[in-house]
Amino acid sequence: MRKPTILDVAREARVSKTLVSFALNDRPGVSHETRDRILEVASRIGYSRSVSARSLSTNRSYAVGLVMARDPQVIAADPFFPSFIAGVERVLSERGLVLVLSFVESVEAEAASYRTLAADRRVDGVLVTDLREDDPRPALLTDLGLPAVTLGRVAGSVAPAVVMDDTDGITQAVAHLVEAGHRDIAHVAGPTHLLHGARRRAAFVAACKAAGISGDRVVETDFSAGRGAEATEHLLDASVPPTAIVFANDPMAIAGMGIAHSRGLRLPDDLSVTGFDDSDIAAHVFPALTSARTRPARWGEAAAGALLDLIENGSAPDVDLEPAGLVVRKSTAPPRP
Amino acid sequence: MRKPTILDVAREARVSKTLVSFALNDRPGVSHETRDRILEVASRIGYSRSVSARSLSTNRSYAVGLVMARDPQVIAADPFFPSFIAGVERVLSERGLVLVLSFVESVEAEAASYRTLAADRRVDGVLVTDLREDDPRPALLTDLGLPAVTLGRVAGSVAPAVVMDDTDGITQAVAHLVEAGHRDIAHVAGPTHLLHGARRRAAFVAACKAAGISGDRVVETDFSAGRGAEATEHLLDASVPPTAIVFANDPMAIAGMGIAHSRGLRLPDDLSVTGFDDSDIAAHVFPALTSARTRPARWGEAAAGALLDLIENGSAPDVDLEPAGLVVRKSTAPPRP
DNA sequence: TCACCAGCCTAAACCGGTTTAGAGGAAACT
DNA sequence: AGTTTCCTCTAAACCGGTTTAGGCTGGTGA
Repeated sequence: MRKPTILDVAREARVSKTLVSFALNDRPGVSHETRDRILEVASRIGYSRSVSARSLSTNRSYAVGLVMARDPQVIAADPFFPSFIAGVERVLSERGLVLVLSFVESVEAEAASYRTLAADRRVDGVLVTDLREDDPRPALLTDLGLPAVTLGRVAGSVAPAVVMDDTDGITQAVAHLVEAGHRDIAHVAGPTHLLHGARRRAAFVAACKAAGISGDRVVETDFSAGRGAEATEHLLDASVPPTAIVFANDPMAIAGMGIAHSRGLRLPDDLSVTGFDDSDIAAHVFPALTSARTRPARWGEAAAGALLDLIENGSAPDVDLEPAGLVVRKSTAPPRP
Repeated sequence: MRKPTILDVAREARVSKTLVSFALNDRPGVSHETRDRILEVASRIGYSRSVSARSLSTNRSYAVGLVMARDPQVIAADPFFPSFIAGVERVLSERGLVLVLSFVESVEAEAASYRTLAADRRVDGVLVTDLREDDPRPALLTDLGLPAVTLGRVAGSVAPAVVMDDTDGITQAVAHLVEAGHRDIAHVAGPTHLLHGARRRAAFVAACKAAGISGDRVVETDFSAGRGAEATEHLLDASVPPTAIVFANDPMAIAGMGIAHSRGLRLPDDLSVTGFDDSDIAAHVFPALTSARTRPARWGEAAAGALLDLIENGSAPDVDLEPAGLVVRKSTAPPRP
């Protein structure tokens, strides 16, 4: 049996297809009873609008895009995305939109991906994550005429931003450690060219300065467990190793704990460790990991909401989300005297 | 400046739009030189076909769908999906298709998601993962007329299956442990209603039987780290605790190691542990985790390839991928005498 | 009484492709 | 020479919606 079209509805309701279209789109100029009759017929015969026909005439695709340029291994270890996507989805599906996902391997492929999404009008807008320093994407996207919402604020971008202050989690972590008596705290940072990497690092330095201790023991990595392990080795090899390490994400913290264990250190007494993201597994490693909580699903909802506003109204305000808090577990303790 | 249409190309190349369409679709009946001229003009003026117009007339969407019904927390911990999706993407983007992703919270929402994808003709086919016992989806999908490829073979399904024998990884793990001298091996399984959970469990039992030891120490979980930890507690509480535990995935293995550590056990001497998936972090925990390797990206490529074949040719053969191998690290050793 | 307007509705154009039916010319066959 | 066939090409219909322009009716104000 053929899928019913707008003409089937029109015929059955004894009106023109124009009127059916008006009724379905809640436009004025349809009498109340006619509208009800049309909607009744539509649902009775199981009619649903063809997205492609609609797309063709409205020049919209009723989809939004998410392009990610990252090593799958690193994404895999990142608890952020699945929850983030779930949040995005929740908002989109409510409004009949759909999420188009693209994983690419390189920054060039990323730009190419945006270009084809735009050229094919596959999406009405995109969500931009993993903001970089001097990120070319906001400019590219305005160039392409693709509405965009960025996760985090980026200089010179006109796109609305959805921001969660992850600074706060790092600040709390340092304060927590200082309060426990640590004076020698190191930071294993993400790459500086990523905005959230740089931001967390800056927060670390600032928090150290505020506490009157040195904040210059920072090792930069790429957020991967492997590099986190290497960084930890390096720090522990110092003549005076730190008594605490603040890691910029959980996988690195867990890998760092692995290194410490393998050197025979006792955690948390010989070394305190904090993570970032509060992933599911953080509570279950030994010792249970103190970590800064983020709310990826809420980010997703906020970002999707802002993007839909932008698409429909041409503008949307920035959104500031409540800062992540620190979840204190067993991986932090006062240093040995 | 307006986006060029097929008419612009036709005008510029001094042919009809029919011929442009033929040329772009590699259909016969276009002289060689005319075809070249058309393609040259198209690329010169930056023409690309409108997906929505094409969709409308061909009744295809040039997209494939992936619907997942899982707790985002559990997905987050699962290293499988990002790599899998990256593999899928690689194949799709090559052929100009796009991936539509949907995360839902419940099984009912999952069915609803498939229904709207089908009703809206959002996708030309779907990838079905996390197969369950008596899975209703193959039937639902043939009902909806949505081509589907399943990850794993399911009874009574007509959909092509892409299969990787994860049985092998478990079998190797048990053999490896037995060879080291273990006689008392337990298994922390995924949920039995998930086919891969059940399959790994059956493989465990079979491997134990083959080695002449008991395979009845199995605790079922939901694949989450938390439940993995609980299961480990339970096993270690026994009057005669196992000397080795085979976990059905890495997060549970890591959580299990956390429990063992917190009880003061020394790994691997007091307890050997194996994981499954060989996630990025497995190599960096302490002790480094012995784990069965899977090839999610290869699954993704194979599944996407099969689905495209199915969509275009109406049929596709099942694909059998090479079995996962065991990566032996430091978390397994002979039991204490 | 007539002009005007508001409310409800429809015909037809339009979005940008694909596909069908068939035209025209040259080569090949009878 | 006449017919057939092949090759290249085109006009027009079609996919299923949205949107524009305007028609008809009945009520209101001058």
